[in-house]
Amino acid sequence: MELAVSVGLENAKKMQPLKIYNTLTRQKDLFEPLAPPHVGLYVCGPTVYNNAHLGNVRTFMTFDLLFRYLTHIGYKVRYVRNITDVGHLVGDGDEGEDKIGRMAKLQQLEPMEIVQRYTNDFHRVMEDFNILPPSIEPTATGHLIEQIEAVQELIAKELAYESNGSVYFDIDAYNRAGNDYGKLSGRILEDLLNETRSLDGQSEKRNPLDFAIWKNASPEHLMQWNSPWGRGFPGWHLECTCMSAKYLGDQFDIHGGGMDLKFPHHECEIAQGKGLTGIDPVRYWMHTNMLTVNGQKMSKSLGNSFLPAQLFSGDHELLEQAYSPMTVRFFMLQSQYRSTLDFSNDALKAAQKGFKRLVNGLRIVKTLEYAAEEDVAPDEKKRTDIEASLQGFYDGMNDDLNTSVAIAHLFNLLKYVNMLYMNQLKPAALGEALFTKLKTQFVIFFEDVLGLEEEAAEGTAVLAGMLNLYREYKAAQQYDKVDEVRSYFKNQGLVIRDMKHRIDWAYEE
RNA sequence: GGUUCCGUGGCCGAGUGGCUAGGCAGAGGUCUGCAAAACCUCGUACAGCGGUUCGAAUCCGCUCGGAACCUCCA
Repeated sequence: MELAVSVGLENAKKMQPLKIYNTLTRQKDLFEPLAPPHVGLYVCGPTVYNNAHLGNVRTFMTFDLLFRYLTHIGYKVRYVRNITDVGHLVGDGDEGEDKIGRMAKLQQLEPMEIVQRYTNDFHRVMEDFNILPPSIEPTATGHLIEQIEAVQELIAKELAYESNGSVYFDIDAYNRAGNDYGKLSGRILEDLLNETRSLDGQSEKRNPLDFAIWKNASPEHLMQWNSPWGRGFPGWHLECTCMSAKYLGDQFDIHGGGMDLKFPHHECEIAQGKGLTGIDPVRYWMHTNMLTVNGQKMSKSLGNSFLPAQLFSGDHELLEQAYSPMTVRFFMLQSQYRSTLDFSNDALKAAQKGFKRLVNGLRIVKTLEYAAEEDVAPDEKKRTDIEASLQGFYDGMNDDLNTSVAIAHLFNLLKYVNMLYMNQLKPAALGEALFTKLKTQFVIFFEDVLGLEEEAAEGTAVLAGMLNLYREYKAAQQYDKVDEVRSYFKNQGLVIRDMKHRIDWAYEE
């Protein structure tokens, strides 16, 4: 493993710099961290009032990939992903019920039981998809003091005002101070005003666009705390501002989340952060696109969302069969994170087959050994091609995490892995250095960077025994018996590979 | 209505001014007891119309179709 890591880093040093599409500048910007080799990464975590669905998974998988890749190319990443356990409201803006409180009433549980239940579920789902835990996973309720302090500070700076026990962020005041509310999402304040004006009639806000940073709680509201403004609870947008600032500083490198959080959530985070410190809190904003089903956004409210468990069991009207977590991970990785990705049986089935081929490649590559053979000439064309694909993988990743391109190169490498295995290509034709590089990099790309893993077959010792039987029957030309052994493997989703130079088993759907 | 984005071969999905993306499916071949697997070869696709250019899927305009955000969702 030491060798593998050093080969990876050596390669990483040679590569072009990483470019990231920055929502703020609307272009791919060269990634230059504030304090290399350290990188601060914040991602809006789930609101734990319900089971995580597949759309959520795509976002967290994307940032898992970023976390892995940054780490792989030598950065020391502090990855903060919060748990929203209060303040996220249902319905119209600042007037709705707390999502968690609502679910608690519905299920007749303590709000914190809801939080625990769905936090546990979330963690299980993350683990299923091989999504690494973040460095810090703060909760909103664990940072109430920071939030109350932030509210006080914003009031002191006259960027927020109290109204009936609630405190609102004053967008006009913020803009008068030379800021530009709306710059992230490209919203124009006047347009927004024209649309919202008709909505709330009797608002306690000075401006309909002002958003709550602290909310007054009615007596029946389940989650409430003491504050200088009476009993209440924190505003959703402020939570992320406080938690990111606390662990990553007033300004940090990357903030991520789903596209649907761009407005208003992230817009508000910028306003709060800039309001508090005078500097833009985030240098690179990254947004993942939506998962769609038949062209429509997968969402809880549209009722077209999939639960991971349904996928693993195949228990959903739109599914013809079950799909493993790694198949789904691979499926999602085959598209770039800024594209919408349509979820369908056909696409999933195709991904499953491609993934199986790669998994077989992974098994194989680990067993390959170099053998010097004197009469084998170097194959320059193949050498060049392999070098190009090894670099091509990095080039793809460096181009705003273009996993589509990276995986295409992994398939190119797979071809050579299979050729070496089948003895259609001699290791000596590549030379020991390139052979070793291919061998180690393939595993690194697959496991460390893409976060894919083998879903291992059971009882490999038994399988080895069965392969011996196969050999014996075949040598004795007892073809009926040979076929029986084949069936044995087939029943376990495996297939016998009967090659010129060896006999082995492999995964097959 | 405002803002933004998309329309690629049978399907999925990259590419964004000249160079084979890749996967799945399909056809032929090598290998093989027969298969399978693997490898080799094969598809001249870029919504439509017009324009810019030596050259456009890629830039510009229009038309058609679809989506997201603007209201809770990753």
